[in-house]
Amino acid sequence: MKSPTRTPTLEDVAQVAGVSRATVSRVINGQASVDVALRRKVLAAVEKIGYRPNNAARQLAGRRTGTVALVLSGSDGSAEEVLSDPFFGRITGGVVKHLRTQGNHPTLFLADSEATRLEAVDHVRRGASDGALLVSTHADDILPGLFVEAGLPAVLFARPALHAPISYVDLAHEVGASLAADRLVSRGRRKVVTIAGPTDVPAAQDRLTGFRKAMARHGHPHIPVAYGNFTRDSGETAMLQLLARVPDLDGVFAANDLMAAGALRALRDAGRTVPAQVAVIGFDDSAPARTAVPPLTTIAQPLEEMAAEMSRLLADQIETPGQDPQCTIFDPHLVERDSA
Amino acid sequence: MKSPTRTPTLEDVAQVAGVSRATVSRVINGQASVDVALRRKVLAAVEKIGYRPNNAARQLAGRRTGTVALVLSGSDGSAEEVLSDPFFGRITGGVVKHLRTQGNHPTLFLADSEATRLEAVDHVRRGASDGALLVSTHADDILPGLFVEAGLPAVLFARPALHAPISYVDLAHEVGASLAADRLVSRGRRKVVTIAGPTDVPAAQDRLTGFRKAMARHGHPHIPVAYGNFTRDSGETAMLQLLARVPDLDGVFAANDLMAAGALRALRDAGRTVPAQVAVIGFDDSAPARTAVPPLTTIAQPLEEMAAEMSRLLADQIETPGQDPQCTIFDPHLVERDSA
DNA sequence: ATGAAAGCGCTAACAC
DNA sequence: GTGTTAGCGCTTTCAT
Repeated sequence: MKSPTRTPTLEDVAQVAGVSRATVSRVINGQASVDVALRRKVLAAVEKIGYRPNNAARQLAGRRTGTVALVLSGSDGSAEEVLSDPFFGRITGGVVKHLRTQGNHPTLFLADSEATRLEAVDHVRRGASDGALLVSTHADDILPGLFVEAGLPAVLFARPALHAPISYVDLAHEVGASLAADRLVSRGRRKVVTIAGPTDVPAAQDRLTGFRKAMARHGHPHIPVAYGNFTRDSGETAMLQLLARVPDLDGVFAANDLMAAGALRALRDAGRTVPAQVAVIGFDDSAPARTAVPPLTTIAQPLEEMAAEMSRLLADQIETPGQDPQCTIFDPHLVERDSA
Repeated sequence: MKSPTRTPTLEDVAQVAGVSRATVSRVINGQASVDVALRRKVLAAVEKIGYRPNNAARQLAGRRTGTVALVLSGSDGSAEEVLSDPFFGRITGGVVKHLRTQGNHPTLFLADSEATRLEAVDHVRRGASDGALLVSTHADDILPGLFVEAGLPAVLFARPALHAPISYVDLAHEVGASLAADRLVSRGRRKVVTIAGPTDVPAAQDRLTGFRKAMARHGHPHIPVAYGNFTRDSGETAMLQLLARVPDLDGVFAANDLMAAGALRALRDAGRTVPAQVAVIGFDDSAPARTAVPPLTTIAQPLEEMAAEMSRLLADQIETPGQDPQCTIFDPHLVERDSA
């Protein structure tokens, strides 16, 4: 039986329950001051006619949308890869899970071009979402600036390259890198090199700096470095360069797992065994780290918790606009596997 | 300078441009019948005061939300893993990319419990989204039924286990399995076995059936089978069983890449070389297939295209409600790598 | 071609 | 404690 009847409104419920719209509204919104008898009548009426509050009407009358823009942008601008990347996956999962405890949900944006970035901002401007969660792995992102300018609630994953008065969560990258250094040294490595990420990415910078500092503390002031761009191939290339420059190297710290995996490949092709001859440590504890041969020892970020914190900071900001930016820094930990 | 002024409305634009709200509305919505001079005035005013149409108001006045619920549910109910799975990632990417060509965006739902499933339905019921895209890998999903019952626009990825009058896109799984069979046979394999997925998942059924049929055509009416649940570990276990039952096996078709990867591990531990002694073929062309050692020959689904088609079918349904369900079946293709 | 006005469904003052 | 009422910002007849 297909009933072409208009979907029921507050008014309908009021009619059926024999009360006013206001009363129904109060019941729906769980306000205290409603007589128990009436409340039950209303609830019964709601049940009976299958009433659901209309979202648009609610918003228009001054409530939240219950929606948050989740804006993802990878370094390479390729949309499909972003979402297949467990890094974004874990963050997204964490966001969804935390938001829904508040009855909210993320609307997904892939910011892979100027146009799509503007779309995301526009979406929030129109009030289609209450605010935005910005997760980007490239340096030159204009998004934070746009949101700040527009005075729209937004929280970043990772400190922005261009300083801006905006809330964010981040990892203590230097601490992570020093964990790697300590491990390498404690494994008896003396000829250690590193594969760094792009110099314009703050996280890459911090990891390199942290690693150098820690190695210096261990008595190794000079660490040969080659740069990659966080891809497997770039890691392989970097490893090749390093091998040429430092033939007798015995330890490698790569700024992410993908590059570490690339290094593994180069090492294997060069006939070096891991970890016997060369110890390798990655960063991120991503899926490739687990499936690498041998499995990678790596530095893990608590991505889900960080995602939850982002959501929390954003909710805060939506709740109380005009606050000062806040940031939360999380500690990484070492995941011991076979490669080092 | 932070200006605490109320965000501009249609009315404001009208005032500035010296026309009526109606005219502004017409310009905003690109209606033909507006004098060029006025149109320009309006546009100028819009530009000047930075006007953006309010979403809620628009919806309330009878338009679409511009949002679609994307409901993901993995077989195991674990939220984080779902989003780290490239399978869902590619689909999500495809959905985002296609939707945005229409100015729409997906709102993400993880349907990992009864409650979260109902939330997703509710979301659409309240008109917070215009319809839903349902992507589930488990068999007993009640979601399709809920949407059908509620008369809400929805499109499925994959044919539902429980038949329901609902649109979906799917793969010609049997064709895919026969591709695998042909390959194995053409590689000279005579003692072929298969690792199947859960019997209650239609896709798993079809892959098994298709494989058996194809092998029968090649003169092998009986194919030993072990069942897994699409995880790596279950694939390893299944392979072990098969190895015990058919010690001289020389070819394996696994119903997905993860199980194939598990099989690879079991094979290696058993001292068998791949592909020399045993050829292995997976299904899905997922990331693990590429990184497996050796890289897996596998059957690929055009996930992004399928995702786009889902979006298209849904848009259709939203546009013209009350249509008959439609479905589109896509053809898989063989991806040749080293394992077979 | 343009304007006036009637809602869309809900919330929140404000009265009773 | 409950009802009345005035919007929220927009689209859309309906006149003009």
